[in-house]
Amino acid sequence: MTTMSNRYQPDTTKNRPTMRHVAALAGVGIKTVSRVMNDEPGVSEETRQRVLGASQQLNYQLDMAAGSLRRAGRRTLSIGLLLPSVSNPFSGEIHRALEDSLAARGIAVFAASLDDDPEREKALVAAFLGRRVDGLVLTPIAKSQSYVIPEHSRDLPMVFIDREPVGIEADAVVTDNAVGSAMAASHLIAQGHSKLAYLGDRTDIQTARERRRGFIEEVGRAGIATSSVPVLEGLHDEDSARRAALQLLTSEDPPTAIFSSQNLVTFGVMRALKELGASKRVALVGFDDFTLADMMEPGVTVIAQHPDRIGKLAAERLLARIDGDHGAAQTYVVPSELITRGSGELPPPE
Amino acid sequence: MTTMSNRYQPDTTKNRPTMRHVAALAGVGIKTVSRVMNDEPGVSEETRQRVLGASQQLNYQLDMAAGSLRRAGRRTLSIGLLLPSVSNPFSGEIHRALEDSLAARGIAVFAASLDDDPEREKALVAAFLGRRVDGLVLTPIAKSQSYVIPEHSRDLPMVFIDREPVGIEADAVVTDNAVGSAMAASHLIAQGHSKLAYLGDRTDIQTARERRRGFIEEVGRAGIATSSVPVLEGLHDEDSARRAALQLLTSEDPPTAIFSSQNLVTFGVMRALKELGASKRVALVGFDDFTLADMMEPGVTVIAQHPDRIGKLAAERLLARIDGDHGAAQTYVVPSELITRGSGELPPPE
DNA sequence: ATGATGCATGACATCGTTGTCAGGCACCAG
DNA sequence: CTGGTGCCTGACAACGATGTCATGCATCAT
Repeated sequence: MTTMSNRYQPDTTKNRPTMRHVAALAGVGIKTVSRVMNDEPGVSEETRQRVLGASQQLNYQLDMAAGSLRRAGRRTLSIGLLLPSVSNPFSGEIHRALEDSLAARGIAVFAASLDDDPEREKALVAAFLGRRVDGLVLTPIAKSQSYVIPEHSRDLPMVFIDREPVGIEADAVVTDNAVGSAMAASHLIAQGHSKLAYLGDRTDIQTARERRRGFIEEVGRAGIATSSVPVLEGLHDEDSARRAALQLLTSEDPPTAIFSSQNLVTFGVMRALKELGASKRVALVGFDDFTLADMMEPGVTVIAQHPDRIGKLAAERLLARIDGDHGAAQTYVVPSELITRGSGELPPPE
Repeated sequence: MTTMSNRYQPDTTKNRPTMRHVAALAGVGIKTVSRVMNDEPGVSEETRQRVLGASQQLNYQLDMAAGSLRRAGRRTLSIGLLLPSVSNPFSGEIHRALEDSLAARGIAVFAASLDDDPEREKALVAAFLGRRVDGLVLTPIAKSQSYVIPEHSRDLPMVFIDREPVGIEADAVVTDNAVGSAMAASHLIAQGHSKLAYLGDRTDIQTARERRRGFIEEVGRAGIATSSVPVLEGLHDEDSARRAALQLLTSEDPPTAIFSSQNLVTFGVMRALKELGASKRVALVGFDDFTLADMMEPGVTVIAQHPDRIGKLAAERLLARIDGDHGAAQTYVVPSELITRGSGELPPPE
């Protein structure tokens, strides 16, 4: 008997209360509870207080998922964010800026790491779509993003960051990679260097190609034979960059200035220079700023990106699309910035 | 007339297809579509193929939210993660390790930044609860976490990281702050130092208090008068730490060795030492490892935490709880590690 | 031939909420 | 007193899926 009564009594401790529970306790209909929870008009102050009291007593919390199922527009107030890796500081700053802009609208962010894996990109997009996100912000890595065309044409807001998408016309927010790299070249040339070298990331990465292009083109514009400039690519981690730099610097006719296209490559070059005791002899400009760059000996001159601005702009575009902006897709370019700290201002040996 | 027919025709382009659409196209009932989409048995191979074909043709995707509404257990396959800031590298690594462990189970992660704001902590927890997450991983910052007791007693899986919760018994995964700091003290003392100093973060942060306690207790154990050890606290950013260190180092009887309790404090101390040209004269051990610590001059000796292990362990505990582990709450301690790089091995002036 | 068994299938209620709509009541003007 | 006008309120269907259950059909042992 006891067992039976237990079985049929609602277990207030374990079961999450629903609107029905609140309505019963407050002695009103569930629609009235709904109105109160959503701050809709048309509820007398007295009823409102009674409902609020009951909901607090039961520790009730609205179920957004159930709500958005029925609600017009079907907003879930969540978006998906795909980054190279959430542990990458550059990505982290973009993420933070995005979050700040979206939090003001009560939008939560699903974040996930891609690890340069095209398959993961597709799987994660699918996972987000299954959760009915209101929008997507992603760093494309797959060869083509045409797989999201069906969603895009269903008006799912979508903004690509860092790299432009291929095979689909959609908004993108990117750094001015080529211009920044050209700045690096012209800066080094202005210091009197003519023996430059380029150390870069894997060429299947769009931004790496852009940086090389910008650098080399500027070298050419300055009247230096581009064929004389060593271009070492495919460097994706610190150690491969270190070894490449060591080889380059101990070669017959070593460069007097180096441009490294990415953080890890810059670190590798710094290591090589330190090992050779050449830190104050060979000029270095790196793409991407990093913590403590100014504390190195000498300070490291960089082309800084502005992840905060990228994140903020991406959020703005996404929100505009969510709010119904149907204008043509556009690419927004965030300028990079030369920050001089010493390593890039070392003159060539006379 | 045209307008009317438009209004009543389902717009295949804009409207997301549902199971009903797939069922209609395949000529089956929607329950059969449900079975196919969920890989449930009891569907003939022929029917299965027809359904799969229809679903691909329509680009159909299951709506997880609607599903978990009815489904037993009500799993949403998403969890909420609350971090000091997603742009903080330490947090980023925890996040990444968590993600990796959870991704294997198809669980997506909502991430949000706390910014040391107790109000935000509560608001964000509420936001996650409203989205019916299957679990919560959080860095507590509010004075007490008793506000989640109702959820906790409803068996919402919950793991605290970095700091232990107050006012509630729940799982926690933390670094061995006191032991690590004691290691720092004993290491410096072993180098012959007796004039030590402690520079720490705000005392309302639990881990900062633990680190001070561990450090000071070890100093006492070594027979040094703890009252002789300067304790400068409330340092929450680089510049306040830098100024505190400058003042300390230019005082009448400056310490010969410094322990800094946190990254930003360490950076501030490094700056001060550099400004005074004392980098190779005053010993320094910092709590928390950081990128390029080995590239400094001298390399910076640190007590390294293991964010990856914290994240992985937190994920394991969370999954265990999700899988129904009802054992008593427990605190898991991840040991820290002394990494010697030079700055901590500088001897005192004879 | 007959009833039992098993498989494939779909009708229907349901999850927790919101949109729609109609009903009840108080109030006011005529 | 009557009809109109608002304001509150709740019954009910619906959102897109899954759990339950009944049904139809083929197969099989008796």
